[in-house]
Amino acid sequence: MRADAARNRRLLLAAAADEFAEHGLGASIADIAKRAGIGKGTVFRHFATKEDLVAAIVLDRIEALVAAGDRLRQAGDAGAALLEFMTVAAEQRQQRDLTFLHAAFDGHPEMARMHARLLAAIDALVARARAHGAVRPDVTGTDVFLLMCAPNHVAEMVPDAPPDLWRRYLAIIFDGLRPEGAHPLP
Amino acid sequence: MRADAARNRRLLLAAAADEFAEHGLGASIADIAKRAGIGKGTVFRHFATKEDLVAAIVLDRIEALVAAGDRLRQAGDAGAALLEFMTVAAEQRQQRDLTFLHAAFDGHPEMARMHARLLAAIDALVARARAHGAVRPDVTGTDVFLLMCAPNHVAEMVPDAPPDLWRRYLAIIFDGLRPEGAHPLP
DNA sequence: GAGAAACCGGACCGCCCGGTCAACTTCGTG
DNA sequence: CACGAAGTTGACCGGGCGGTCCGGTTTCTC
Repeated sequence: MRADAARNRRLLLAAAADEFAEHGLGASIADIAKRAGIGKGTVFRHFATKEDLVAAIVLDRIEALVAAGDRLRQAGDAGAALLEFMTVAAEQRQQRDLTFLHAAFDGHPEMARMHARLLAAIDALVARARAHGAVRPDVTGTDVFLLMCAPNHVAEMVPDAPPDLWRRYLAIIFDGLRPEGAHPLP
Repeated sequence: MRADAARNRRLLLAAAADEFAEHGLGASIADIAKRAGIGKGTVFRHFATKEDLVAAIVLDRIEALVAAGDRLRQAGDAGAALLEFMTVAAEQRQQRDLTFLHAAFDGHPEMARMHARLLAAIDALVARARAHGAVRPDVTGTDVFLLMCAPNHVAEMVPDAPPDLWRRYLAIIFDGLRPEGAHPLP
């Protein structure tokens, strides 16, 4: 890859992430190109279709989460490690909310593979926390995978929220995961 | 209002709700009109703009929730009443997920008024539950207002989920609201 | 430094969207 | 039953979208 092409690719991915975060999936390629300071045709040279562009962004983000999960697996306190993982995920999402992108094109083959890797990382974290009695025995990795998205989603619904409102709801949800006072699940 | 106009209005609202639930906010007026069995022009006779159509649908749904809240306020067990309210809200959303509509045009004046009424109804429910020690003391009506949307949102992320998966996450979240084993909130 | 290959840009295409309008149909009243 | 008002319709408009394409430019290699 030529040097200018590599530079433009970086600019493009960053601009696209910003634009998607601001305007949702409806952000137009033309606006993304303008923001990156490149022509519209260049966008389609790097990514044949809008879907491919989205996939590239999402893949990067999931990869970062997998890396955090792998790192946290060696932490001392199993319960604290799980909470820390959910915090990292929420912080990533708080910075730029791109969750709707994850859901938009879940047919993409590479994305399915990456999702599986993420789920495996979370499973390991949860299994260890469960073994240490840090979370209730009936909670699964899938539960955490799903619930880790909820605090931001909830906090985003209030218009002029303080930027760390999600911490409040992460705390409530994590309390629901704890073994103390847990009621049986349906 | 003439009889045929009233009939078409009902057909239109039902068709629009279905179409939005299936295709998101991007559902086209033309498709909605076709589904309702009426012409496109007729849609704009009843609602001057797409936004007005959305608002009419959302208003109906919130009103139903407010009614449920008022009814439950006289129930025997305060804690069970709150859980029941959250269950009703989740069931409504499970049938047709239109939450994105609530968020889409929150500038609408009537919608703001209706949101306030809903929040008041929830506040009353939560205050009573708190007084009975059924929920932790630091939980507010706003918390419940925000969290009641989470179980469905979470359950929808898994593609081939059983239709009542949300009950699992409602149970977990409600456990997080209980006073037993609650950790202090940030 | 020169030629080839890779890259860039923006005019262009076909499509679909929300919204308008004027001709036509239906309703309900006296 | 007749007539005006209310309602309906689908062709039509301007605009924005994703994606294409080719003439001109930049970068790399020898």
